[in-house]
Amino acid sequence: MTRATITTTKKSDETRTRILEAALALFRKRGFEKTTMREIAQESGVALGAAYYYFDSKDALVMGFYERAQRELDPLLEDALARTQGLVERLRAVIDVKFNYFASNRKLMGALSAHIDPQHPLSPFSEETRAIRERDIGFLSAAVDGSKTKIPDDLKMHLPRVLWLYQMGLLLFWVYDSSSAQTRTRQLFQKSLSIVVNLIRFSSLPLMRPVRKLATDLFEIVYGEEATAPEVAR
Amino acid sequence: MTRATITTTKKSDETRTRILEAALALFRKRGFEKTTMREIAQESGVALGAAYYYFDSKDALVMGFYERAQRELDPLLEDALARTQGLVERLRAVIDVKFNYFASNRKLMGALSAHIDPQHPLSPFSEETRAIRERDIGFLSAAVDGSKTKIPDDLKMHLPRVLWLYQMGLLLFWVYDSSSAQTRTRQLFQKSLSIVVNLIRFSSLPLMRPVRKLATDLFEIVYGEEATAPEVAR
DNA sequence: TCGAAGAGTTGAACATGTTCAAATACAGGA
DNA sequence: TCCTGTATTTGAACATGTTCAACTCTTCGA
Repeated sequence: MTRATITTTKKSDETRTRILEAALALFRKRGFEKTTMREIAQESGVALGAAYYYFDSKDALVMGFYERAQRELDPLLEDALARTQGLVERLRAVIDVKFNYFASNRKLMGALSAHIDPQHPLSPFSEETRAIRERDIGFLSAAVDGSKTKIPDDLKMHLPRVLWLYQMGLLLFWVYDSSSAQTRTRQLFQKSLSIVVNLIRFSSLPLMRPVRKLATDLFEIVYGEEATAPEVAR
Repeated sequence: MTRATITTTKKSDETRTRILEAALALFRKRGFEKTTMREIAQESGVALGAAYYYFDSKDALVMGFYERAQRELDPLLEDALARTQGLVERLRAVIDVKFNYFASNRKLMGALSAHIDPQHPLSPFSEETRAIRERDIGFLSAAVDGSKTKIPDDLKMHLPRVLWLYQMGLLLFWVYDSSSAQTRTRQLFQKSLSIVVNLIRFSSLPLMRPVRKLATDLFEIVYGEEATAPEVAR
């Protein structure tokens, strides 16, 4: 945890932002790996050590980006939910907000979201990103709840997490989508979303209870006791 | 490409193996990140430079591990297919071979398979790992073909890749499974496999053609023109 | 047997992420 | 205004992946 998080004076806040800004600009221009901390420091007009005073590591700069994104995304997501009704539209709206927000940083995202190891701080599954993840899952939860579509209790419990995974898959595909203007992702989103929603509707039929049992058993195994199991440290 | 790949004298081969061996031992003992190239060199009794003569980079050592694994796995997989009949058993056998083979290196795998970026050489989706991947997909293809289960043509084309993805998901889950003796993975494997196979059987019914169309459309988008689209270089 | 070409080996040098002790700026109380 | 403690800033120092020019050893043709 950086000091700046605790005491937040005007000037130091400015410097912090300046560093983050410079870092992101450089990341976008020449990629994460290729950018050096010395460049970042120079570009933002501080000494190397100062960069480390504000950000514990190069990775921490990325966390800074994530956190800011979450902050800025928040009202946009609220709005998306406020202006939509049906399940499909709500899900589409929520996910679209993200595509749009990250559009200018798509390439950058590639360098960042490259980690899948839950131990790695920047992983979407890590302890460090938990807060962001949970908040995000909350929006998907709200998307479901706010719609007219009735979801059986056994499904309801897991649905938000599953949808979050779905969304992450889409974003991941998008980040590495080399088709022009990411048309492939667009198509995939379009088609898969309608399948997903139909699947939800279909499996919600009372008759489908046994099928739901199969699925929820899996979810139970995969998500097990979230928030328990402190994960081996190293 | 290392010289050693071209001219392969007896002695140099030995040295190469010694270095790889030392590296893997150290990786297992203290993890990939924590292990330094200097340690590896020292442990294998060569100078730092020599390690780089045989392996282009620290990552290349991991590639060496992958390649060896593929070589050693090959006959085991052949055998697994030779001794099984039904689709379920064949798939289980093939995947089990991998669990067993990698069991002693499970922790290590975590440090390695942590990349998802197709640009990263060590990613399971990278150009560099393509040969290994294709071979692997081949075994899944054989697992399907050799069984009695009839698969409609539209599905058949994509099934191996989808199964490969399924298998990768399982392995990934396993690598990071912190439940004792990886019981969770075991359960997940058990239950999911039967669901997967039932899904295949069910969707193969002539009546299900429209449903298959939905799925294959997705596959088409995701796998697009494999082997085409040379992916932007950097 | 000799010598040259190439294989194999060496450790210094470099780039870059990170740490840290020391220097400086600044706020608030005496 | 001056002093003190805290916040901020600095650049040298360090660890580690990687490169490289120079050196040694092996092989093989004459």
